[in-house]
Amino acid sequence: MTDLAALPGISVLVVEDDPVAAAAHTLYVEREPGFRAVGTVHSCADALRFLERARAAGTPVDLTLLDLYLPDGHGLQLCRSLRAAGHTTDVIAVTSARDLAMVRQAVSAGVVQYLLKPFSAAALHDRLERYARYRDSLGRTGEATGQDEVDQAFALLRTPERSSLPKGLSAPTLDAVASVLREAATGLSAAAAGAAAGVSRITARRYLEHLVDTGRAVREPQYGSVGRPELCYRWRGDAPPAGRRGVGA
Amino acid sequence: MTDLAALPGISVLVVEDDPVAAAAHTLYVEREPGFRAVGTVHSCADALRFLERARAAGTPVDLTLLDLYLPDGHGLQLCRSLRAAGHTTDVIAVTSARDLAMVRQAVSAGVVQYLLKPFSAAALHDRLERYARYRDSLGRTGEATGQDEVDQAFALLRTPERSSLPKGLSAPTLDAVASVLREAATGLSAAAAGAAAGVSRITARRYLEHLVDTGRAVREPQYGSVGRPELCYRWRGDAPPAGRRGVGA
DNA sequence: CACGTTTGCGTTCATAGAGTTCACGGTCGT
DNA sequence: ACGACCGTGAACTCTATGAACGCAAACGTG
Repeated sequence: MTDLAALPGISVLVVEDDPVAAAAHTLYVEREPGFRAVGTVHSCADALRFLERARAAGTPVDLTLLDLYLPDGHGLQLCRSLRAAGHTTDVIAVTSARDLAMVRQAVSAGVVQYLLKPFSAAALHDRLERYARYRDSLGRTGEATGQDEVDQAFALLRTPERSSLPKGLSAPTLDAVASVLREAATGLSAAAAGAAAGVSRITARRYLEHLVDTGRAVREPQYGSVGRPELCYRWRGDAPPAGRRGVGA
Repeated sequence: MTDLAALPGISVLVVEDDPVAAAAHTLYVEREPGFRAVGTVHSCADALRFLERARAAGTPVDLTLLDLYLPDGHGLQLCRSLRAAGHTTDVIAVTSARDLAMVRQAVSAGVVQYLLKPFSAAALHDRLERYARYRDSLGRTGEATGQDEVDQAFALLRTPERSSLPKGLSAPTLDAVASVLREAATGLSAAAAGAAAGVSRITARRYLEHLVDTGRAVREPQYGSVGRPELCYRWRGDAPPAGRRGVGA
């Protein structure tokens, strides 16, 4: 029989308020071998309904990509509700909340991963691949031979990513620059960003360009004064780097 | 500043059916510096009652050592119930169930660790120490500068086997390097640490990296001068995460 | 409308420290 | 006493950074 449960792959539900982001996440999941995006919903209520229906149909959702800020409630509250309802879906929290207290609450609510928006496709790929391996390590045998095996599975779930940056760039500096840029709501020139982050204008520009390349920042010239226009870099809260170009002024 | 971090220790509730095991677990916890065993109960109902009362008293339980086989219900069911009730206790499952499906259910119910009985005192010690460091890493600052910080916290929670040092490292040298680093409030480069500890830069770096991996030290780049930035290692306990350097340019 | 002025971008290059590889010496087990 | 192994350090390669410099782009003036 060819019901959904028999289909190979890990079934994923995407819960995301913003339609653009939702589509992007779904696309990322679909592109991942061994994963199937079985649904995309935009609210807590819909998510719970979807999970209920899936379970009733005998095809429970394996993994949920859960945005924490939803129109009809908080994602962690949804998480608690579905635990209470006995759902066994694993949850990857996807949010722009950098509050560490939120991270702790997420852990205690039982999320297996916590991904900060905006994230690269590679970052999600890494999480999904790890999750797949976790599933694999637990799925093949019925009995654990020892603590080591259990530990191994847990480690798979939570070992950090191998973020491979382009040559010449380092993770701490990128964090510093990105953080400075995030703070400055009005936008920053390369020189100003450099001064704020404690690096030279050249280095700052390097990382700012990288942020633009990966879609995490935008760059627009600042006219008005004499001389070559100053480039103003601005943090971009969300919206993945899907082809968005050409608008001049 | 969260007052949770300011509390004298991490409060632990032991939920264990067997009185002998319960006493042993409680003893282990008490023996662990920085932890307080605040209660020992023997059933789901009592556990829930205890957590309710603790929360009402303004002293919520931080961590629960939870046996899964209890006289009046299953531990995971209790786990789900307390999630539904909004408790933020973290849970370490303690059970003799070697069933891998059970492990998966435990993960989806939101346990942070899964410890197979019987376990050694060292095994529990390792888990508790990691948990303490996890709390510390999340309690100190209000905002994460990047995904790395979140990942680090998750890794602390779930990476096993810190008991034995990695190959190529020796305890005396580690002690020497750690003590040198602890002395230097302002932070040390690998070369400086090596000189102070009487070992080569390479060896010093090896141990410093290990300290960073296990969360006992942080490293941050020093910008300002030409050439590759110098990495500055600091003992955990100070060092604001935002890279703020006055001496630039 | 053209040319000079002004300002900051973008690139090239030297540099200094990071990170890696490999060979040595000591120790432990057989 | 011999061999294997483990921790250490030296030499080397690579990488991330800032300084210098030329150039591009807009404004101001004739």
